[in-house]
Amino acid sequence: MELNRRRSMILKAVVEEHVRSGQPVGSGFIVRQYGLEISPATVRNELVRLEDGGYVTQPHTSAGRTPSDLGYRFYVDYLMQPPERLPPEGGLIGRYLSHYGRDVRNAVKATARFLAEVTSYVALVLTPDSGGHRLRQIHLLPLATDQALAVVVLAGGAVQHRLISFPGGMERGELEQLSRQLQAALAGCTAADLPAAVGRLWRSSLARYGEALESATGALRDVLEAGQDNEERLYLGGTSNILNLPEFQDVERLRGILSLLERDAAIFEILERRSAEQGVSVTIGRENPVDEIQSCSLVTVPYRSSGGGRGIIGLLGPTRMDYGRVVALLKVAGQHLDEASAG
Amino acid sequence: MELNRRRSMILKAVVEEHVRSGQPVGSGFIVRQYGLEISPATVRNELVRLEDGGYVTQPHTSAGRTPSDLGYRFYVDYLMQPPERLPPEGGLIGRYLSHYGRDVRNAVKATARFLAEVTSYVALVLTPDSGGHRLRQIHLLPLATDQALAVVVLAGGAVQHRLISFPGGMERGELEQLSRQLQAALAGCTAADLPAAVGRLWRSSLARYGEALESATGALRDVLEAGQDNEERLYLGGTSNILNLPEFQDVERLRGILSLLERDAAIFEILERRSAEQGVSVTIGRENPVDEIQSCSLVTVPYRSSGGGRGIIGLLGPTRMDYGRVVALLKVAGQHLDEASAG
DNA sequence: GATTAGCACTCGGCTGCCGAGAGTGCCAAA
DNA sequence: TTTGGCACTCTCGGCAGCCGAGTGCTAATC
Repeated sequence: MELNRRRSMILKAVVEEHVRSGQPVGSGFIVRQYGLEISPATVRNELVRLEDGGYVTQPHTSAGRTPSDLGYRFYVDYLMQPPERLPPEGGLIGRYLSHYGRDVRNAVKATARFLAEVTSYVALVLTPDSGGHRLRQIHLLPLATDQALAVVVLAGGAVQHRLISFPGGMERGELEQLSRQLQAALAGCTAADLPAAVGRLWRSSLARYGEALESATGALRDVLEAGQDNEERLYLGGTSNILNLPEFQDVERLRGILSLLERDAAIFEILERRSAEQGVSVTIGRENPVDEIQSCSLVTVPYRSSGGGRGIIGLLGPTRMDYGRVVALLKVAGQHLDEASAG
Repeated sequence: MELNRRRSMILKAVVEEHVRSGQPVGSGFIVRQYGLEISPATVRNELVRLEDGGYVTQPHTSAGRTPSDLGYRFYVDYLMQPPERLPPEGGLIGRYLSHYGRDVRNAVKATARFLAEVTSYVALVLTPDSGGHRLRQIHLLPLATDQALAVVVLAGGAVQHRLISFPGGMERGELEQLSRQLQAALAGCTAADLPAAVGRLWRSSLARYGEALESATGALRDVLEAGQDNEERLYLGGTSNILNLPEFQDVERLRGILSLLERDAAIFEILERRSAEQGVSVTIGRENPVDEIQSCSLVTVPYRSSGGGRGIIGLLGPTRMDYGRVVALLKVAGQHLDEASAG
């Protein structure tokens, strides 16, 4: 169905009024509020067409109209205008972030908390990944004769450590030598390169270190493959905000959403899948791949950290959401994060 | 008021039946179910006494009785019998934990997940603190000419790292020397000893390192004082379980509890305050210091890790809780954690 | 004095009914 | 194509009546 100019206007009115009030929107109201030069009866006729097209629905016969997912989709794609000015809270994000300097990870978390606070929605973020998990440095620090700490520094600046042990024990000097030679041989490795590099090590004189070499390279593989532990990259802010939203007063629905939000792996996957996209992306209601949030909309924006790592930041709220404001806020937040980590 | 034998029996019946069914318990039911040799009328008389004493309440005139917080308290202190056998799931805890070996932190988390799973309540745990935050080792690893990574190993085995920088730059050899000398001078330090030790360093030949010495000791102070970041010690499992409990179908109450569970600092304080206690401790309803959980009971048990660190593990559920089972489970879990970290 | 049978009473929950109000769908006229 | 008019539909709150569970009280009994 075509949406001519007038019909679009009416859809826009339904969406914006419904977002504002939460109530179904009636024909009379649209005429009054928007000062249209047509009668309620005409509006009603148009509403019937919009309903035929699936853009609006009627909760019951004698109620006003409510936007459907499709209606919101059309609104987001064609009707929504960015707020004339940035919402005032948008300006605060920059100030917020300036405290964190190079600490991208915490800057991202702070941004999430902030966005959750001002929107009353749930903020979902992935802190930057380790940028390809390229090894920059590896050090083995002696802890006991049969134990050492492997400290791994990745190209993106992330640091991780693993405990390694070699029951046979090892001289301190030997360990230092092994450490230096590993560093020399493996710097720049990615998870893909590692097997070949390790193979070379075993054919070299380092093979005499046996179990120590084995556990050190094992720890390294562990770090490079997992990178920063994915679960650790995920952060949620304002989870309890959804309890205040009128559309989630139903405990059944809440149960679904909250238990989804607890399953870090599921959330991670949802976000990860979107971090490849360009710019702000919006999924509305049933467009979401996961059942539990099919009464929600998810708005996300990816960002890049200086180390080349990618992350994503998003807001999850009811489909009845002020899309204009949320999109504007996320755009600003994304830009700030790009700059913060670039500068 | 005295609680004679018969009255205690009746209170016990009210508690156990109410825990089972969730409904107020009537006089007739008690007589039928427990095969007492007295009539419902007698039971009613006793119930009036129990109500006068504050042990039970009546939701409305023509309803049965419900235990009050005081009633549960009396039950827990005097009437509750440990389940004849350990609940079968108790035996599983040991097997669960055996996978984790020395990794106490993850063993604790796994235990929490397990307990949340089998009880349908919320598990709250603090992983062990760093046992007094005594410094075992410090290493400075060069990252760039003006940057290094300070890796700090605490006595309990916890490892942390901080980025330090010295805009003036520094030779690699110098850094290594500084690292070795710091290690020699500061091993064994606690937060309390540190200022004096650092003072000595500044009066020694190390003073020539200037800003590098300053930022290294600063990082160390940071680690020793904060120890393991407190927020990082906290772990919650099964938060969404409470959505399934019949007593929390009320969104108002849920809001309170869930937003409390989001405030890590508050939860941390509640747990931290209890970790000094000996053995299992139970607080019921209004005995809890925090408003939001005054319709809940919190059962906790502290444990000690091999490094001397203390932690605590607990379950939060409705006051209408099977205290016998929960206490038994937590006892077992606490013992296993003590052993796991001792062995 | 403790216990019990009997009975009136209270209260919550459920059902059905009614009227008000909002908003529609449809029709005939402009 | 638009509009005014009007009957219709549906929700919602309030109210009354009924049922059942369980009580509190009293007088009789052990």
